[in-house]
Amino acid sequence: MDEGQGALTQLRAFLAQHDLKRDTKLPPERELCETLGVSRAELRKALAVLEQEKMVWRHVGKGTFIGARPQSELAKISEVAQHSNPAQVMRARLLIEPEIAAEAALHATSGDLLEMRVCLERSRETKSWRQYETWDNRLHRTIAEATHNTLLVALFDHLNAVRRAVVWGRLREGPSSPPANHHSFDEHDAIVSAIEERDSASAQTLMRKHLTKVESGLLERRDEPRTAALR
Amino acid sequence: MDEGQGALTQLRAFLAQHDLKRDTKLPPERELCETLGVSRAELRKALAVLEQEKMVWRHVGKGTFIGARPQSELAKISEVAQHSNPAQVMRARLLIEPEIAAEAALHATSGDLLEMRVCLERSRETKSWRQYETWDNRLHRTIAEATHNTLLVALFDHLNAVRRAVVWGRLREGPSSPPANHHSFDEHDAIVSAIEERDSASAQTLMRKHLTKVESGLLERRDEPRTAALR
DNA sequence: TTTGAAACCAATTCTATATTGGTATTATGA
DNA sequence: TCATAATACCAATATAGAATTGGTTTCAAA
Repeated sequence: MDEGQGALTQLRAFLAQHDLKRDTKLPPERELCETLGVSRAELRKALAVLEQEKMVWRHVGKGTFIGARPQSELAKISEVAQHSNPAQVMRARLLIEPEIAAEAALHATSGDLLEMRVCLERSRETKSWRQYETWDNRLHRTIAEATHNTLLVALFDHLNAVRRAVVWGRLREGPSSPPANHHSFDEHDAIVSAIEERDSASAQTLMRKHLTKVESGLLERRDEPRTAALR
Repeated sequence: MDEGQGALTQLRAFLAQHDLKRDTKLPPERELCETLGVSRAELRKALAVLEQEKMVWRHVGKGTFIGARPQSELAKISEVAQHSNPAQVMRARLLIEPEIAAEAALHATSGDLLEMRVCLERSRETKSWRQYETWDNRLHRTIAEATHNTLLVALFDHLNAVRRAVVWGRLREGPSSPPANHHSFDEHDAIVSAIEERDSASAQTLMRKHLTKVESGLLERRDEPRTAALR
């Protein structure tokens, strides 16, 4: 009879026989076409149909598997960055980091506090924006680590990686260093103090205010050329 | 003189001589200790100091590198999952998802709302926990998409991937389906309604309550064998 | 012209070996 | 006797090469 559809029906029967558990790897094409007694070209046509129906998925070097193709791997940083803008990144920080600060206040150890204090000192001593941002970064990450929640740290790193990708090449310029009365200094101090006092609510609020101020600083600088920095 | 510090000073000199570009791989310990004419134990003590100072970082099988350990290399899901437990994952959800819900209330389009309603309907019609969780997942992701912030969606996906990795193999069993009066149904309805009414604060609060209830459900099931599920 | 068999391609996996930081054990020397 | 160096061993990683596998081309036969 219908020779053209023969391979397809045989293949469907084959799949019905074997347990159709998802992610099951079925035999390589070269075997399967012999088993079913059809040519490889014909088998591949049938497989193409099943793939269209999302009954199976294939990949070179891996094989053919039952079920829908596993959802795309974790979107890559650069890809996310390309579909984001500084405002969105800032918004995400504003939602996430205050929560992290609040959680840090609940779980920070004396060791965490010590490291935060070191970051505060170092950031005040820096002689360039470049150095300042290094210590600022480390402070924020130490706060994340102070949650003692691996997942939260991972999410913070993800957020941070995207942020850096978005503002890539927008670093502050010139040999100038942060002025001694830079608003971030006192704000950082206040945040760390709140964490030290286990004042979760204050840590959250202070972090939110800090980021808001950073954001407004960004907007003010919008007109100045090549001076934007997200912090 | 101070033999104990000899290796350390020599090592610092070695680093000073060679270009101190970040991520430069320096010779393996077995070579380096011969070059510097010190024992490997002594060299390792010196390297430990430098690592403490975050001047270098080391890893078995890779080598020793100059600079701070790259926290990037976006920690792999499985790795994060291995260092997390269900309680930590739940905690992270409790901090992040309510914020996302609040943001969704500010930016959701009618299209987003429509898709949420579809998820609500489908989840009520499911005939197995497996199916229910599929639609529940989709609802939560739709809420994340409704923020129209690519970064937030990426963070949500990250969180979700880790969650699934942690509860791997803990899926609910049996052919039983969610009871019609399952608390999540009404809670989901309320959340979507709040988003629809652009009530950001309510969306946030309702999501927090929802997740809290899910968490308590988890704890209740703790004693029952093989029935834990994070939702 | 179509069909099927074979060859070829590129992505992936598999296998075995070599490196490398970390650790335990043994030998050496003061 | 004890600290230190030398050695051996371990587990994680890297590396190289062969084998596997889906995708594509070639070519001969019907």
